[in-house]
Amino acid sequence: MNQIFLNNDTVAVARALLGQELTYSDGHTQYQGLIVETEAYLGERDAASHAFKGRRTIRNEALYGPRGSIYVYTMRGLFLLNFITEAKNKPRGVLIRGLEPTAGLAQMIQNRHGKTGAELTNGPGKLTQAINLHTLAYNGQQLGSVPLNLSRQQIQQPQLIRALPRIGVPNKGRWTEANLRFVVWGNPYVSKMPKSAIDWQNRGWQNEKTNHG
DNA sequence: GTGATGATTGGCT
DNA sequence: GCCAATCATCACG
Repeated sequence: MNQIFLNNDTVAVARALLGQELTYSDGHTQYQGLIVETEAYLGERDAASHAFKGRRTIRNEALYGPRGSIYVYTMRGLFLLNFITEAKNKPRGVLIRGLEPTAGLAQMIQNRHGKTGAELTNGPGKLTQAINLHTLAYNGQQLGSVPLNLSRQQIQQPQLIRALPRIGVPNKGRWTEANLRFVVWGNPYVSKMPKSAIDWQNRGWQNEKTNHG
């Protein structure tokens, strides 16, 4: 299993995932992208979590799986991708909210019906559509035991990680306010990144080496 | 470029 | 029936 998940701390995992490369093959195209935005969901006590107050159903069962396993759920016909971050029966995880594409770009544009640039992958439902991940079959499986995986090493190092409130969590008091969303500051594939803050040169990474166009 | 709104699928009460 | 860890689109200015 990837070393990241040995942190035993959901927030630490959410931060450590930034700059990691996600890889997925749909059997036709190999898709890759750097993770630029994540959200932490802290289990039974977190009013925004699907496991709030210990709720456990067939639908969210994969949230109770072991660290490093996959939790996918649908919402309004979209698929949202999460990784489980702590021990079995501790329903905590990280939602992947933004990707900077590094492979499979042309097919992503097609999957997204001609959308380009940040609109390709700057949202949790958008990125799964871009990489053609539309199945619940990986639920409960370990990353790497299926065609979905993380690169072994950190590919890029963020210059600055900012912690901000999560998106789509209204009327939940301190859980609405909590800074549990983590972003690579300046990266254009982050939801609602102010245009004035976008770093067009390095996209928020240290020592940018490659140019993806 | 920001904010409001309608679309729309499936799970749960 | 209701509501959701969303998205696309359309008014603005």
